[in-house]
Amino acid sequence: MSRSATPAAETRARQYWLMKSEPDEASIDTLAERGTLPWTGVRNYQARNFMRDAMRVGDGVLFYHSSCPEPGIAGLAEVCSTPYPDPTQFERASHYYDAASKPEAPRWMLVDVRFVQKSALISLPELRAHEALADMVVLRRGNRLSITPVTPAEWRYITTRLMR
DNA sequence: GCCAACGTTGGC
DNA sequence: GCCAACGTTGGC
Repeated sequence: MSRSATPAAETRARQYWLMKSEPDEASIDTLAERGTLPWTGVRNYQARNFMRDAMRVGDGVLFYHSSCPEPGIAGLAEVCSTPYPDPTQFERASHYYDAASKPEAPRWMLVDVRFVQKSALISLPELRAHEALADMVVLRRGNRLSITPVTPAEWRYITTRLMR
């Protein structure tokens, strides 16, 4: 490859993620109404690290409804900001308040997410029924991570074959 | 409401 | 550094 064809340092192939949200707090309809949402409330280091260190603007997001009568993928979104401190960690009245986190050294970082489309719900049992998705991180036994990576093959399969 | 699985905390 | 106790997640 010639040097002139080398892309700018910051660019890389688009990556893909699955992000869980409790629809009581923020559903795909909430995102559709507001256009964008700050992904507040993540208080797990691994999930935080994905937002802080790995996500890039433009990455694809499977928007997943969790802790609800019908868990599953409810639509598509896109990462639309670089990481910044989750403001709720400093709000005393917030459920997500973290007294140990100081503004000069914020513990919890988030990104904003932009609405792309709503889809017919792809339920958890349906996801589990597809051999092509057998290795999805979110489907692993005991998985509780609210943000998980999705492979390009999984993304392609879900968005082109399961989404309506 | 139950409970399996996992992360975090804190005593030692 | 170990590990028991505790808290949380999230499907059912």
